[in-house]
Amino acid sequence: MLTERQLLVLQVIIDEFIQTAQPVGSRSISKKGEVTFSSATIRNEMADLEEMGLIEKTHSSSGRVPSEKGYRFYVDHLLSPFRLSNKEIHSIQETFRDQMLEFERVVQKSAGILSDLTNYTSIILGPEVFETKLKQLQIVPLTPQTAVAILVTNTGHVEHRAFNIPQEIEANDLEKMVNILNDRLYGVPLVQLHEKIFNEVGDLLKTHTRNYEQAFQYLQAALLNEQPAKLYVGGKTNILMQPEFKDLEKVRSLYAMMEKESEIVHLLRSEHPGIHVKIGHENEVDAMQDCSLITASYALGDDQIGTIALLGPTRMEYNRVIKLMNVLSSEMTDTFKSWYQGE
Amino acid sequence: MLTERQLLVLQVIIDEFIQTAQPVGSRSISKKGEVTFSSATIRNEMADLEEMGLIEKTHSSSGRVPSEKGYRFYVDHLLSPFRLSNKEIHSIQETFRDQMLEFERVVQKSAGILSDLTNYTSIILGPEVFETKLKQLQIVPLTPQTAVAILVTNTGHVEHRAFNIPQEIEANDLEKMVNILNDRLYGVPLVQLHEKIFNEVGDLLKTHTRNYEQAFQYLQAALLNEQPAKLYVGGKTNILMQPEFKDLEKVRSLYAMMEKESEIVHLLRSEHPGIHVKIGHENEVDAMQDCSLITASYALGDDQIGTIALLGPTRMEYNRVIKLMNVLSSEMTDTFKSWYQGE
DNA sequence: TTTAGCACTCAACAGACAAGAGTGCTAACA
DNA sequence: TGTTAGCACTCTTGTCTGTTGAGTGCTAAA
Repeated sequence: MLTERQLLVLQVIIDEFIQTAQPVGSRSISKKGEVTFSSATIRNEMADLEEMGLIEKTHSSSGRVPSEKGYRFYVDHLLSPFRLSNKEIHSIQETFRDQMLEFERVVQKSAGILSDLTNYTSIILGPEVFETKLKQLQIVPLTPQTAVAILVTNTGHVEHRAFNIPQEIEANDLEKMVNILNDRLYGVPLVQLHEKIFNEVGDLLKTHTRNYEQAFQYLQAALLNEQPAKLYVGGKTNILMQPEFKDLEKVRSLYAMMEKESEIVHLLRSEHPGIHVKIGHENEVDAMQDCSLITASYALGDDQIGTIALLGPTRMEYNRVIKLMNVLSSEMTDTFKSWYQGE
Repeated sequence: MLTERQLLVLQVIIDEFIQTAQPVGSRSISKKGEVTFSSATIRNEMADLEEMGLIEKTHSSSGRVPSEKGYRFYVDHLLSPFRLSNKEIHSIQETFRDQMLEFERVVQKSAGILSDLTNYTSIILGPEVFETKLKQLQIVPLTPQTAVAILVTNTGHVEHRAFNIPQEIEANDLEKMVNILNDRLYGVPLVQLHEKIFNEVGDLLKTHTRNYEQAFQYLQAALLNEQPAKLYVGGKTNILMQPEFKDLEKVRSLYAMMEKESEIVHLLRSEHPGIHVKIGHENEVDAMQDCSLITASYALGDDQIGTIALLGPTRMEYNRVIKLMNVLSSEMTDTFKSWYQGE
């Protein structure tokens, strides 16, 4: 167990290091206002803290630097409640004030403001579309051979996909089919679309349209094939400003990772609701072992979940950032809720 | 005017430097197969070339490096016709083989393949939507207060925008309005939509719908407000691999520039049809003064123009890259043309 | 228990030096 | 007259050395 004084010393070291990115020495600690002991005393405490693995030296006679374990302890026990400045609060409210009616815009803007306010890189996983419900399905013919299928959900989300009309199918049949589908599938969550069609609508379709098989396959390929969750990234270049990334090799591997969207989607999707902090090697991805990743979730309507994340060096302003993400995620949730209330 | 031999020396220097990124010395040139003179002779020629400003030294006793003027000369006069390898041709054809029916996919894939094959950064300016024609306009109500407006063009392009329905307007009116618009505006190029509505359709609408003014304003805001040209960027991280960008500061400014989409759109849009090469300071943007930008245009149907661009260091494989962009732009043009033929 | 003092360690910086690559110039050669 | 061999010179790069300063650990005194 840590003594009061050790807690204080640890706190000062981490706070200081987060500010300056420089190893902090005993003397500079002793000169701090809230510290009343001599540098020698502090050296003793530091030796103890080091023994516990909470801080490290970069070389035998350097000042101390927080270890990952130290950051973990800091995040778990030493986080002081943080007050955002008026300016920050203002700029968030400003962002959400103007009416935005589409997910994309809300999410995009949120990513922007988050990275701007933190100088880290924000990554937002767009809302899962699974639970959103079908509002309308439509097919607009472009040429005799091609058409575009459009799908609108109750959240205002629009998916579209162009496809070839197979020769065996007449425009007539296609239209009938769409009518039936609209009739039967209104309000069905997208995630159930597949089974619903097979179990309930399939037979009906067969009786009404010739060449049901082909037509249906095409439609399915056009619409249900892929709904890749979208990533919104803000402040990608902020990483370059951090002194820990003056090594190009690190930047390279980190950027390479960020280009693999599917991996990131997977990473973020697996998080549970609430705020989570992953420090350094707690991240499984190799390229992120010098980084911390903070994730928070936002809700949409009942339980729909998207994730907002912030990527920075392990030396992160945890308290500020966590506060910020709290505010933002609830702001997003509120915005979405307000849409639902009108329904 | 340059002698045969000077041309040869210049060619070898630039070819060599493009390969190695190292200053090339007289001795290494003399050892080349196609060169038959001694290093001393070459030194004399190099002195002349330097006097003409075509090559430079990095310091008083270093090998030579092409100057921007040298690259310019190289591009204008020394470009040997380049044969793509079978592998490259194959991978391009492969990309365009599978049926893609949407601009986005074609352009996206093109950007990908271009950056993959060159190891530079590709930037493609999506096709201008101005000349594309309205196919269908539609409004899907989401809640009593909100709806999403969808616009489909003859190219299969889909724009959508959610908006608030003002209380004064009844769903009925909105529907009427859409019907009228669809009826009258079918096949009208998007760029003419504005005036067409004002001049021809406005009166008709007024007589049929109450609260025409508001309804119309809303619809207009929803659909016509912005159609920002989309940028598709591929291989952003390739820049990091280039030895000339081991200086973080350069990378930073370059990346910062690339985040300003509007600026790039402006830059690319101003190009005339055909292939253009801008070397170093020929680029007006500060951050690009160590880069070369190669642009080519692609056509869509008659005269619609989009731009594909490639950003790399001035030390670029010009002949290969130019060939590649030629192939790609015509491949894109062909793809789009095939869509039109079916119409 | 705390602190002053001191010897020790190490990174960072600067200067010195050698090696190597490449040049310009001169003089000799075809 | 054009070409080339030879040589002195220049500049970068890497290595080594010594110095400085920040910071530590330990000991002994308060």
